Amino acid sequence: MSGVEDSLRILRSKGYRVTQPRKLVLKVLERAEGPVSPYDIQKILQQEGERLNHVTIYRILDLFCLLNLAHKVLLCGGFVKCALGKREGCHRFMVCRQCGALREFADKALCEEESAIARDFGFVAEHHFSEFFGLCSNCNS
Amino acid sequence: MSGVEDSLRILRSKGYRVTQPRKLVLKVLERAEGPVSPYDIQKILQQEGERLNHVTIYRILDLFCLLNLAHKVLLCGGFVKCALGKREGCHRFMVCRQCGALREFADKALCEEESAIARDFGFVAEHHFSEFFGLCSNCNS
DNA sequence: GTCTTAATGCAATAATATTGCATTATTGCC
DNA sequence: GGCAATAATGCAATATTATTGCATTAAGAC
Ligand SMILES: [Mn+2]
Ligand SMILES: [Mn+2]
Ligand SMILES: [Zn+2]
Ligand SMILES: [Zn+2]
Repeated sequence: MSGVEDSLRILRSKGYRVTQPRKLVLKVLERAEGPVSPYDIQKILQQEGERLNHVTIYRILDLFCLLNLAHKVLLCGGFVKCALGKREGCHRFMVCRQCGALREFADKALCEEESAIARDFGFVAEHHFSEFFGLCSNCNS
Repeated sequence: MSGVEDSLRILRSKGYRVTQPRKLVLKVLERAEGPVSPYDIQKILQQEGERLNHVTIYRILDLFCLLNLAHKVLLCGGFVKCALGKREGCHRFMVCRQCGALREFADKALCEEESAIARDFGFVAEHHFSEFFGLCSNCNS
């Protein structure tokens, strides 16, 4: 569940078309160091001589998020390519405040604990979002 | 750490002025059922015959967040009045997808576990954000 | 290649956010 | 209470981000 090819496979398997714009956005997400906004993506592509309408980029990102091929990072509003498989539970992020590095992770135990906390309030948690902000291994040593 | 008065006290104690606009925004946050955006706040006040410039509202919300008198709910972009004290650790939310009800909570154990997870990746987590999305006690029965 | 239609592009518009500077109102002090 | 200092606000202009409807294009099936 990582490379661009996998994502294209998933698109196809769900009946979505594999289009040039979708491939371009996927490539940008793949190579991006950190989260990128729709307009970031447009600029990056422009620098490579490619042109995409921003509306198209919005719609593509919507779809990718729907299919869990990408995620919106709530802390910054940017988008990242999903790096994990489907079986691992909720996908979350650690973001380095120094270098911007972003790491996706998943943790079943954390999901459990969060569901339990919610239950204590009579709340049924269907989705768990969490993001950590701090210093990555490179920046804290 | 709840009423409007407490917030005003904190403002004063940190050397900020207690102004009419700040009181108005606090009142709106206090009464709001769920998260409200800057423009929501402006509209609500308008309906009560009060007028506030949106720039002012943005600046006030920035300040409130800085002082932890309010929080931005990442899932929806709206703002809520902080309902908890300072000692309880990270402040988090459960949002009902049905009625929009929002509940702030804090959980030391969760903080611990999250820090441990981060540590396993060599990451030093300074802030933890999390939000649950699901059904509140009213809506899931 | 042709056909079908999902996907894209475009134009217009809406909504949200930011900046610099003039004006106002809060606070501390007399 | 009045006055001065200045933090806070309002305003205008602008920038950025997001959404909608419809015409056009190109992906996939045959
Ligand atoms: Mn993921
Ligand atoms: Mn709080
Ligand atoms: Zn780093
Ligand atoms: Zn509910």
